[in-house]
Amino acid sequence: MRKENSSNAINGRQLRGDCGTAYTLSLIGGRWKPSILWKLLDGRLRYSELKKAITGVSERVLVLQLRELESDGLISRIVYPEVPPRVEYELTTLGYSMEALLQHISDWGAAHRPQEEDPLPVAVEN
Amino acid sequence: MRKENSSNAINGRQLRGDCGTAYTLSLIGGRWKPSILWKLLDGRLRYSELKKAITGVSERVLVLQLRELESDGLISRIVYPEVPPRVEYELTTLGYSMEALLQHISDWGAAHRPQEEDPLPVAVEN
DNA sequence: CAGCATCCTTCCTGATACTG
DNA sequence: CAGTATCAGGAAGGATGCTG
Repeated sequence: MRKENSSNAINGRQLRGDCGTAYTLSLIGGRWKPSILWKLLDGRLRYSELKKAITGVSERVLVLQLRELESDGLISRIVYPEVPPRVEYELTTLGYSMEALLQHISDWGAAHRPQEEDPLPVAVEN
Repeated sequence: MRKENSSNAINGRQLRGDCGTAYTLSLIGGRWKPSILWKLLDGRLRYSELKKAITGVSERVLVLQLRELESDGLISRIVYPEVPPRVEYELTTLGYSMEALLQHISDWGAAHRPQEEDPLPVAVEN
């Protein structure tokens, strides 16, 4: 039972309506969503492949985030009527339209995050 | 009392270490952070101005998010030793380096979010 | 295989009152 | 003015067992 008129929800909706930034972040804001999108950029994957590729995510959460991505129109869910069941996930056109944005976000992070220590084992003489 | 080795925290740290995407999102992921950064792009603002400019945020949360932005190096906090007190917040170089990224995120959202005429499902949850 | 259902924990956010 | 303290609620994420 969700409280649809909690201040929290109201604030959320308002922000999302306000600017595109909040809307975009609400789509990729889930903890695992970037990872999922990232994997799917290389092509469609089935559920078990995703689960294996994204280490640490529980089934419940993975399914939840997939469902959200689906209802937000970023991915599509393809069910094969077979036994045993087989489901594949694929980016939609909208999903692929995020590629440049994801790349941008990733690049910024890679460029600006504090690197604790260069993990490069190669001796860089300078 | 924080659980530093909960699965939750471990996953968070791991993701942040993994790719730049998660790191970037952890910086701007707070609900109000994009708004704060957005306002500060126009120049430094003092606390009360921010509070007024960002409607709906409570003092506690505003301060928390400001502190996080500060410790992440995106903004700097300038205290004037006066009576009455006076504090201003300003983007750092790192903060300003996000401008293009924020614009990109905002643009994507503005371009792709469902329009009013297409009434989006109003959180059907029963 | 691809998931649901259930229960639980943690984290995030907020309201309100008070202070240097 | 610019916060802090306290109390609270809800949302997100997680562990585990079970099913078509």
